[in-house]
Formats: sequence, C-alpha cells, structure tokens
Amino acid sequence: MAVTMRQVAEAAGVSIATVSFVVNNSKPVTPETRRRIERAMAELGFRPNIVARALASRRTQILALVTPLSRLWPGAATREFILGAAQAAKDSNHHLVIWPVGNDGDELVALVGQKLVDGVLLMSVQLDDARVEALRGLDTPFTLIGRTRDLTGLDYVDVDIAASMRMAMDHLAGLGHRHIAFVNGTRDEEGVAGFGPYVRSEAAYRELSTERGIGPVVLYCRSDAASGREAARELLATAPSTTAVIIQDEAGAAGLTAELRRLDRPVPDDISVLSLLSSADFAEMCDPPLTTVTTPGMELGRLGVEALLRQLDNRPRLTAVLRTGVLARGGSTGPVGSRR
Amino acid sequence: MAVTMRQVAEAAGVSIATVSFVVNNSKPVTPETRRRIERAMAELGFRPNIVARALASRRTQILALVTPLSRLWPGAATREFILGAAQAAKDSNHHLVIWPVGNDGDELVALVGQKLVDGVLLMSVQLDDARVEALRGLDTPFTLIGRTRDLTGLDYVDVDIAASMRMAMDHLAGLGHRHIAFVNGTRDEEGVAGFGPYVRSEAAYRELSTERGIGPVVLYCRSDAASGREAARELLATAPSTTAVIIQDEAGAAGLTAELRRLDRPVPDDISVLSLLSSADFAEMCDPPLTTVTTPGMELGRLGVEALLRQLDNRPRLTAVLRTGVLARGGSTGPVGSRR
DNA sequence: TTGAAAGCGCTAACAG
DNA sequence: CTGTTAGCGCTTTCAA
Repeated sequence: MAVTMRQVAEAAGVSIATVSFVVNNSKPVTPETRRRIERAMAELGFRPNIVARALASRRTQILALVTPLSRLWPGAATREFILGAAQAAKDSNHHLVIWPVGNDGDELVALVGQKLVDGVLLMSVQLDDARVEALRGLDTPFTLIGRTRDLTGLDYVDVDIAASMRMAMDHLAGLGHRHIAFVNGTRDEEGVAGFGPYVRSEAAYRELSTERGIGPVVLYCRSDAASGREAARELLATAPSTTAVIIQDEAGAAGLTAELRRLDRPVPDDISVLSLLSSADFAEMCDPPLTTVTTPGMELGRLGVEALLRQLDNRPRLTAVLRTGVLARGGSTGPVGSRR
Repeated sequence: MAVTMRQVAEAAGVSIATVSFVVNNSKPVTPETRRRIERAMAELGFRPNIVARALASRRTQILALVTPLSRLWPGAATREFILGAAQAAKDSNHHLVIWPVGNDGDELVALVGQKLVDGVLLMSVQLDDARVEALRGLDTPFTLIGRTRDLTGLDYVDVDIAASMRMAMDHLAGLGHRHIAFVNGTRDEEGVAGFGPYVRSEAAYRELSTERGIGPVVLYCRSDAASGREAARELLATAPSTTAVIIQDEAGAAGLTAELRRLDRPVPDDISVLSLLSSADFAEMCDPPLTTVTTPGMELGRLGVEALLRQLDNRPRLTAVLRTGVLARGGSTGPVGSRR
C-alpha cells in the first residue's frame, strides 16, 4: 500500500495537518519542523494521493479536452493541439482528459456532471454549437477553441483567419501576382455556410480582393486529392488568367498542384499555390515545397489551457485570443513575365 | 451544489447504502425500492460523484496514455491512436488522460505515484525503454504500444511489421515486379539500430528478398521530402534496374515520387512506389494515388485499452497483439514491359 | 433485502 | 506555529 500522510505525520512526530501545510505550502511552518517532515516524506517515499486531495478540496486539477467524434477540421493540426494542451496542463500541475463526444450536448452534460474536471476546453467549435449551450447551463468553466456566433460572456482562442488570409495575399501580391484565386473547403454535411473557418476565410478573401481591385475568384473543394484536381480544371476553365491560388485544404492542395502540373501549368513555375492553415506535417511533405500558412496548433492548445486556468484561478481573463498562422515560404515565385 | 447520494436516500426514504446498491447494481434490491430510488434520482438529477467513488473504491476509472515529448514515430497516426484509445476508454466507462513525459522514467514514476490512474498505456515504446523498467517497479498495470527487447511478463499491442512488409512485397510481386528496393526510415538521434519498427521492417525485407531471390537493395531517408529526393537519386544510381520501391516514411515518399518524376521515371508508369505504414491522412493526399499500407491507428488505440482493461479486471489477458497494416491500392501497375 | 457505520486520504476551519 | 476535528461523497463490510 502507498504511504499516507498519517504515516508521515507519525514518523515526523507531528500532526497530519502540519504535514498537509508543508506539502501544500499553505501555512507557515517552523524551518525545523518542516525539515523533519520533509525528511520523513523522503524516507518513506510519500506521494500525496491526488484523488483524496481532490475530494477534500473540491479541485481535481483535471481539465477536459472535448473533441468531436467526426473529423471537423479536415486534416488539421489536431495532434499538435492535443499535445500542446496536455503540455500546458502538465506545466501547471494539471491533468488533461480527452473526451470524444457527439455534437449534441447531452453526453457532455453527463460527463461534466461526474465532477471529474474543473474546466472544459471545447475543440472545433461551430457557429451554432449545442455543446456550448449545454455548458452555459452548468457551473463548470469552459473555453472555446473556435468561435460561436454568440460570444457574450465566453472566452475563446482561435486562428485569426482574416489576418492569415491577408498574410497569404500580401505574400503573393508582393511577388507580383494580380490574379489570385481562392479555393475554399466545403463540407457536405452542413454546407459552406455552417463552418466558421470557411465562412470567415471566404469573407476575408472577398473583402481583400475587392479592396485591391482583384476580381474575386472562389472555387470549392472537398478534402481529398481528387476534388483538388477538379478545382484545378475548373480554375483553368473559368479563370485562365489566374497566376496564384490560395487553397484551404491539404489534400485538396496536393491534388490541385498535381493536376496543374499535368495540365502543363507547373507549380510554382507557372502558377503559385499557397496552402492556407495546413499542418506542419503537410508543409514538410509538399513537393515542390508549397508555401504554407501553418496553423499554430501547439500554441493554440497552450493558450486554450491558459485561458481556462485563468478563469479557474480568478485571474484576469483571456477573453478573445487570436493567433495568425505562420508563413513558410516554399518555392513560389512571381507570375510568369514579371520575373527578373 | 450538486445532488448527493444522501439527498437521494432521504427523498426515497431509504439508506444511502441502498442507493449505492442500485447505482452500481452491486446488490439485489426489491423492484419496488429500486423504483422509488430511481424516481428520486431522476427527479433530483442525481449524478454520482466520480471522485468520491474513486476514493472509496480505490478505482479511479482513469487510464493514462503516455506519449513521448518528441515525435517518435514520424508523421504517424498519433491522432488516430489517441482518439481510438479515448473512444475505447469511454466505451467502457473510463477516462483517458494524456501524459506527455520524457524518456527517463522518473517523471512517470512521480505521476503514477499520485494514484490518479488505474493503468498506463505506453506509446512509442523503444527497444530499450527506461519508462518500462520504471513501471515494472510499481504496482500499476501497464500495456505497451510497441515492443521492448525484453517482453517477459508484458502485454503489448503493435503493428505486425513483418506481415505488413510481406503484404507489400506480395502486392508488388503479384504485379510482376522482380526488383523491389526498400527505403527505410532513419533517425539521427539513435541510429537505425535503436528504433524497433525500422529494425524489424528492414529485417523482414531482407529475409523476404533473400527467400525470393531478389537481391536486397536498402536505402535510408530522413523524415522530409528532400531526403526522399536524395534517396531517389541514389536509387537510380546504384540500382537502376529497380521497378518498385517500398518506403517507410510519408514525407520521404512524397519527395521520392516527385524526384523520380523529375528524373523521367514517373510514378506509377515507370516505377511503382508503395508507402509502408503511413497514416490514413497521407493516403488520401497522395497524387498520383500511391499504394499504401496504412497503420491501423484507431484499432491499435482500442486494442491497447482493451488489453489494459483486461489486466485491470483480471480477465484473460491479451499478451501479444499484432495488427497488420491495411493495403490501399493506388495506381500501381506492373513493371514496364510486363503489361498487357 | 436493507441499514448502520467505519473508513478512503486529505483539506480546512477553528482552537490553542 | 501546530493540533483537533469535522467533513468531502461514496463503498463496503457486518448485522439486523
């Protein structure tokens, strides 16, 4: 059996309460007494039982990361996100549990009701998200990764898609491109309208193009290479003057690039392709090296945990955190004809 | 405050013990009494406090998934694995915590000492793994994902690399290929010798080639497209008669394919490429669709949890579970000249 | 079939 | 500064 506080107390000749004080640094203790206790702890190999502590203190030091059952953000940096969150949790003496739950809130309510976790991190939040409404009714603090339509009173961490899009367009414009198309992602289940990132990226693209007098060209593709190929053909058919394309899907980007090559419009020599909000893994796999704007998965995970812990500790809140993607230059060059 | 068992007991006019019996189905209870209690629970919205239960029963119903800090299996199906494990845990009323810890066992010992978890799942196990030795000294059950050199008394779940390699070679041989090369992964940190999957796949390849009278050709590449390109050049220089290549790295596969194309040996028309033990994400991103043998990440995660739970419940153990990768045909054809 | 009661190991008043 | 004590909410003998 594991060593308990009581045994430590006996060995050190003090009361169990005093041991608790030194373990948690919760009250002043004479250096001499402290030393005796620490010695006893070391000798006996004492490790506080975290479950007993949780029951007595009403603080489990456990956070939950709620992930959808379906892959919501296709091919995205989920792994990095999870690991970033787990790291951040550990760094502040917390544990992270993974809860894969459906999109209706009921299951989530049941889990939260178990009182296992102090707070909840909600991944892949949708514009209208039943899970959020469900959590609003409970008294467990939570933080969003992503954004709902109605954000009153909520804390969230998200990718700054508008800024990322601007970064992408600035990059391409800086290379001399004047005809920049956008291939947006799409998900049959809810249509383009429902998925926040898609909505926001398209809005940002349209706004920026108009602002710069670039006729907006928007196409769509699903999350596979074949769909990317289709987009390539459609692009050349409908907007042949295009010299650069921003695409928000990894698999789609791969297909698009390959098809452009097949159609004698090689990337990046003849047309530039930039993959928006892809994962780091993808970036290092592209060939030719595509320019990418990478989702900062780890950082978002860390920030999500940070925001949640602030709520739990009643520290100043982190209400609206946005992070721009990271630009990694591939082999993109300017449009044909404009090059030195 | 949340509803407690005591309140339910009062409302139903029974003792707290009886409530416990119906909640856990641990003792027979008169239908009539049971009904009263269930009614009270429903009306009050009672949810058992899992922490109190854990303290009293010495069973937390929490499992830990230990992941290395560094990416050990490059680009692999980590996400699927994590989600598979989380799902399986949930399906048997358990929780899964993620512990990103270093490779020395000390941190792990400290975490386990907290008595938060009933069992541990060790990911990315190395041939000589300090974490395993550390866990052997404790009394918390654990299961390996991967294998150590010394497996006595241990339960593990792993990819059957030999079988996967055989599947790959059979597939290619069936298409008529007689010159099949293998590009193994490599990791500078520990050399080829240290990483189990690399060791085993190479051994399997060599054995199978010898068996079939195919002179073995083995090259190495790191986990990036550039390294894959190098491998392509080296391959054509040293074994120009090669008609098919098996490569065990996703990024490397991308680079290899691209470089072969650039050198006028297009895939799959002129030479076949098969990506061994890659992730499902990768498979759907390849263009042209590469034939892949995919790591069954979800399934391994589920099986790991299953094996662990069996230990915990004293059910017949699952000591040595191996799963073969899943073959997904891409556009591979037979070698040039042998085609109809 | 049900109840009483003794913990599980620790925290947090409160008292001294 | 240290000790006493009453729980935290539930499980689990042991009796009734």
